[in-house]
Amino acid sequence: MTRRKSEEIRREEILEAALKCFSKRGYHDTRMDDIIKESGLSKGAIYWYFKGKRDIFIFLIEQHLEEDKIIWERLLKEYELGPDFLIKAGLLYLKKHFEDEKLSPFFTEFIAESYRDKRIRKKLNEVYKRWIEMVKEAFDMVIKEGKMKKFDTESLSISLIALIEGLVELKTIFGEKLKYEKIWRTFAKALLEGIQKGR
Amino acid sequence: MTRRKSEEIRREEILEAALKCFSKRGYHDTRMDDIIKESGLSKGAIYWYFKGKRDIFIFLIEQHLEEDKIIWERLLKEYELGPDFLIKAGLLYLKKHFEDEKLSPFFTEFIAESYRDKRIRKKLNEVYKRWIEMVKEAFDMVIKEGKMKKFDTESLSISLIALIEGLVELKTIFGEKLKYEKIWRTFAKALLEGIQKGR
DNA sequence: TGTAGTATACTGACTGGTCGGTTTATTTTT
DNA sequence: AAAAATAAACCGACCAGTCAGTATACTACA
Repeated sequence: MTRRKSEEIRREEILEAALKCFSKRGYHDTRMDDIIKESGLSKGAIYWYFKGKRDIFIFLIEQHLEEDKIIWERLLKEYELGPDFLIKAGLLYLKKHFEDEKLSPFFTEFIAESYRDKRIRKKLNEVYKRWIEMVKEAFDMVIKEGKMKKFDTESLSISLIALIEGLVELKTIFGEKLKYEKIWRTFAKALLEGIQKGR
Repeated sequence: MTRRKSEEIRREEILEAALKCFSKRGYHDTRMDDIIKESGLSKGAIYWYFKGKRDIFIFLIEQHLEEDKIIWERLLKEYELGPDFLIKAGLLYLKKHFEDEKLSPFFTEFIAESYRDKRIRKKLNEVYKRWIEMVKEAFDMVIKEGKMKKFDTESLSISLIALIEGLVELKTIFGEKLKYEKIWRTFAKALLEGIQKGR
């Protein structure tokens, strides 16, 4: 039998084991027995801490979204708003998604899952809304400072978020071959300068 | 017993019924009995035409990718390459994905599924590679004509494809509220002109 | 052009493995 | 001793897939 540990630590252990399994085999193909084996605990222990499989999944999603939220908030605090912000913020966020081998496959799956689950959909809705607002505020401020042309900043923000999510999705398909850093830098430069000649 | 029909028609009937079910409940939550009920056929009939549930799923994906391929090819033929192409091609592709109630929820799911299935991953890989190449060729031509500044056109192409895919994904979350047309037009304008002032 | 023979299309009751969750027993902590 | 935590045998609903048989269409031959 495994040594007793604090509730906090046990829950974390179980979540970690579950995440490992979900990212390897996907939510539906992961068996409770897999999580049990991976965690080194027993069925009783798992069901003591969580209601069931879906409950674990939801917890993981919430954890993940919380982490993302923290990243975005840190980004807005740490970096000076302005052209650089666009490049740096995007890079940092992408870096996290590209270099975390466990999260990125899991991420696409839970977007798919979200379509069916009211609770997840609502959560995602809130979080993305907030991100879009944050990026929009950044754009608005740069416009106010007279450093940027006037655009519908909401549309621009949605585009940027969509682009980032799209790259994460493409990573599912292309894997490591996708050089997100180069892509993002090129794109940001093009957006800042415009691609058309002689206007 | 249902009247006999040609093999072609029967397969199409089954695929259509399955698509309806998958888009409503998702791949994993769809039961063979759902497809049977929806198609009005019997279990035996379904298994006469397809090896099983996964086989049906794969067929639907291939059908879908084939349709997308045709759209892209038509776009490249019909529209004059140049600034307009960017706007029009993107819009048309987005329109298809946003207005097809059956495909768009299904789409995110099969990206998630693709991560696990070698056959699907390979297929997706080919198709996206081709799209990126097509858009890249378009950019290269515009640069050659002297209408566009020099950029790493591959990175730009990937960005555009990613943005489109990202918008489709965001649709899963925001639904009809997401005004893709406005977003895309704003973005395209920004990319063409650049967002920075006075450089 | 009727009929016997054969291939094809289809039916639906049944099966058997799977797997999320429950129960009961046991151990550890307070 | 009571409560909390863990172990693991067990349950049973569920569901993809099977199969023995039936109906329909096609073919060959008289």
